[in-house]
Amino acid sequence: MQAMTIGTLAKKGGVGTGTLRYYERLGLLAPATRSPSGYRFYQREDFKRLRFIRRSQRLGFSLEEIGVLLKLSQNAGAQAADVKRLTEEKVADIDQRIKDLELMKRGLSALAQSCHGHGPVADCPILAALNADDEPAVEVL
Amino acid sequence: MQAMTIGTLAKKGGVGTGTLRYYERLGLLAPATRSPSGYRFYQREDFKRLRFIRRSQRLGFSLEEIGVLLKLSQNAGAQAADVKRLTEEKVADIDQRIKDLELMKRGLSALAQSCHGHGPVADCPILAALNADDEPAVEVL
DNA sequence: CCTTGCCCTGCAGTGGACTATAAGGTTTAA
DNA sequence: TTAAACCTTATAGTCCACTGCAGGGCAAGG
Repeated sequence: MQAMTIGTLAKKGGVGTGTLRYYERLGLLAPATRSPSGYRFYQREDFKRLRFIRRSQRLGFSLEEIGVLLKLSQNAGAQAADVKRLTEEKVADIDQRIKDLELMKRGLSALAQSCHGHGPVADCPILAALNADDEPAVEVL
Repeated sequence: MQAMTIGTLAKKGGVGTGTLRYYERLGLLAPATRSPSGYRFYQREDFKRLRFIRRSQRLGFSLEEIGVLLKLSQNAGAQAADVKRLTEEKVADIDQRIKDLELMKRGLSALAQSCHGHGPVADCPILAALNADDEPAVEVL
């Protein structure tokens, strides 16, 4: 029973104590026990759970989605297919965000290249495109 | 003088009336005149300005950045180089976001592929990677 | 004993771009 | 004339993942 207080787990997990209390409010991570004076006592299991949460976040899952993943991983009757589906949905989600950003980037790059970068703004083709009365020749616009 | 009320400009611009009032609070778009009863009267210029704002947004600029762009485009003494610099900074910014998302996507895709997608969660390699005690063989983790 | 550094709760604030609501005034068409 | 469809303001709420603060209590070292 190597119980830790909140500050220790926070340090080990690379988060703040407020974050741990926040996760607890969300139902993601709660210590099983408290000291008589009310201090949270976290176990090694809790560190693992926190690590799971942080890793999932780095993969792009929201805390709400992580809650679902945690429930699945606790539920012995759950199917691997459910986890795979969530993962694939997240891939699709991220892929769409990448596509949107690439569209923006192509538009911005084209505009940046069209501007020789000297002289008054009156001659700036970037502003000209943003102001144009007809549809500018920029994919995203 | 083809003055429009707020609802008309909102419809033409594809936004809600609340959005136009919000832009006004931010100092991005204010009608020059009001009716005696206080109704906003927008001109053709205001429609162009709104179009500039929406186009800039589609390119990834924040409303704050758009405020800068608008000021530059109003200021005859401003330099095209300033606009070009803002544009290039935004390209770099978006590029970084794309890279972050691609890292996530690679990790997620690898995990999704590692899962055959049937059986209980106990056999799910995705959850195994999130739970692993050693560093999982996933770039982003 | 006292100080320092933990910990507790509850509540408010952040950023960004809106969106909604309440409580009213105005304009337009039937 | 009256009802609908507009407009006004001010204020508050939304989402997300925290972060900060006030006003206390508790624990460990000297």
